Amino acid sequence: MKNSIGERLREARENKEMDQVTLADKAGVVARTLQRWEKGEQVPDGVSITRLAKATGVQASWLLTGEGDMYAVPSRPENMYILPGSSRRRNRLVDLPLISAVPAGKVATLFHPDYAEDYVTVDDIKDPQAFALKVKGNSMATRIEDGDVVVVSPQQEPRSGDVCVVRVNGEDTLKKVKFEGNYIHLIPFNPEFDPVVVKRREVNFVWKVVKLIKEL
Amino acid sequence: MKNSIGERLREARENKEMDQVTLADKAGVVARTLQRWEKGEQVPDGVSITRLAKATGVQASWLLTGEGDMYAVPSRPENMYILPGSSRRRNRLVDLPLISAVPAGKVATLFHPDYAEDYVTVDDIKDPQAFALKVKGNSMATRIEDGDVVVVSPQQEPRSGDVCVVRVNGEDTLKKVKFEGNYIHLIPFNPEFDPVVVKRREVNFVWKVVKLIKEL
DNA sequence: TGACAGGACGACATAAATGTCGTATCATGC
DNA sequence: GCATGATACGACATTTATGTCGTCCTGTCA
Repeated sequence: MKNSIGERLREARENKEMDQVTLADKAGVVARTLQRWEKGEQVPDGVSITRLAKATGVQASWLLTGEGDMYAVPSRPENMYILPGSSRRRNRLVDLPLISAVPAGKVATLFHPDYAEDYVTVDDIKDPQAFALKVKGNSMATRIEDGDVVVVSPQQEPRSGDVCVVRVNGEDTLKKVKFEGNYIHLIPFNPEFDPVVVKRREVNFVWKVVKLIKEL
Repeated sequence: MKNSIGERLREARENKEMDQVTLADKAGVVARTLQRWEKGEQVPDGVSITRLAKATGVQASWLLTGEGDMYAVPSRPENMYILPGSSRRRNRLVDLPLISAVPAGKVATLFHPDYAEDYVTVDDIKDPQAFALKVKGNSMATRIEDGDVVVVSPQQEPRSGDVCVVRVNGEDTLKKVKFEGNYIHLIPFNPEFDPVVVKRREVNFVWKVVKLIKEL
């Protein structure tokens, strides 16, 4: 294998039985320049290389690096296959509004474009009221941390042990819940935070968190 | 398809999530020069193009001409599409193959349909070699647990502090990595597991994990 | 031998790319 | 608000590539 662009360029030209003037002309330069390229005294720019490759019929990448095939392979190899495209499967994809705080009022208002900071697309969410929430605070660290995105599904019935978005007396928190009679235990993952017990009547809503998306 | 070297160069750099200074440095020029290339004000020479292709992981011929594959082996057809309906935003959605174990051999094999157990649709993943992996084991608990899905981006350069999929002597693990000279520290989140130090030469690959999806 | 094509190369002016410095913009985090 | 990082870009000096001459060399062929 030739170890410089110049040597490869010369080989490519001679394989084509082309003289310097002809090739230089096709590359848009004068013969003297081509000589300097072949000698390695100077380096052709990208546009010239593209023209040289086309004029000599060799692959641009080979001309540059010396790696790969000098000439393009005429037919595709057998071991090529087509990847399974979107036609293979069709999950239900949903655009969910991404919000950073649950506003007062009804769930419906969440879908007002004014509240949505962004949109997140996810698979397999059937709840038409589902939305995405950007987490604030670290009470659920290290499992769920500040800045993570959770998908909330208000339609689903929360059970003990589920992670939920809970509004207590107007305050929103993300906690693991445990139902006991008229009381609900709000249990943070982070051991630095203490569990809280609240009365059911103080709770505005408990919405189940079904998915966590964390950018690393 | 991008129609100038500059635009393709910028796309290649952004796919790698590399800043101008870093790439310019790897190409042996200053950032100002790289800017002029990306803007199309000037044309890089052949040697620079070779370095740019190597640093960004794209094929030199694609960088030059825009023809052929952008990345070498795992040529991917159009499994990117725009979600109809939401006119507000136009994120790039990608179908990633979901696998449960990284097979031996090259990255390309990942895209063989036999390996894909399912497909996951995600936003904002630019790396065409990215794939989704179902996590086994609990060494990263409680942050990442058995059964969670992580998105792996082999194109991105792993840095100290990143969570990565690491293959050491044929064994695959998910750990936080720390680079120190010829050694790599593999740090589990779970305090019940102990950190491991391995030599770089024992490591087959280190692939950055960029997203975590957890079903709750 | 002479004529000629293809190539090689030196010298110099011009054109283009690059480096260096300064400044501006924009988004982000504190 | 302020600092910070990434990007953008103008201005100028410096370096490098190119064009345009000219000359020389070496085959080949009539």
